[in-house]
Amino acid sequence: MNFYERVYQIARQIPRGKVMTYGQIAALISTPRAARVVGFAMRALPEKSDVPWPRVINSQGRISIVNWHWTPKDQARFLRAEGIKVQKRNDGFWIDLDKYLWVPKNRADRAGIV
DNA sequence: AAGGTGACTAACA
DNA sequence: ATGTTAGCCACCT
Repeated sequence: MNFYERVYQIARQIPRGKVMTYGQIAALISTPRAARVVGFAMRALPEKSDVPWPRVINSQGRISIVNWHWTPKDQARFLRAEGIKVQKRNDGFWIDLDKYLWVPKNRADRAGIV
């Protein structure tokens, strides 16, 4: 199974109403430095996918999507539909990570990210 | 096979 | 505090 597949696998485990960051997922798979690759994997996703990609955001809790299928607005709508409070700040959208960040505890990810 | 490319990050200025 | 710079690493040419 390649890197992308593992990214998708983890992304699929994010519960409804929760989010994860790129770096977090990268750290879970291999190195915390591979955050960009996680983003790359998301970008490679087909328009129609069972992967809840909108639940993946950057470390600042903001939506930073550059995709021609979907816009940040679409992502914000998706998250709000799950009950997540997405606040608009000027140009971008912002989410309270303290509240919505999902930290898997059933795995070896341990080392307190919180 | 080598170099370029990012839905990222953390460190600097 | 906000804007820039430089590492990062799997994938594509």
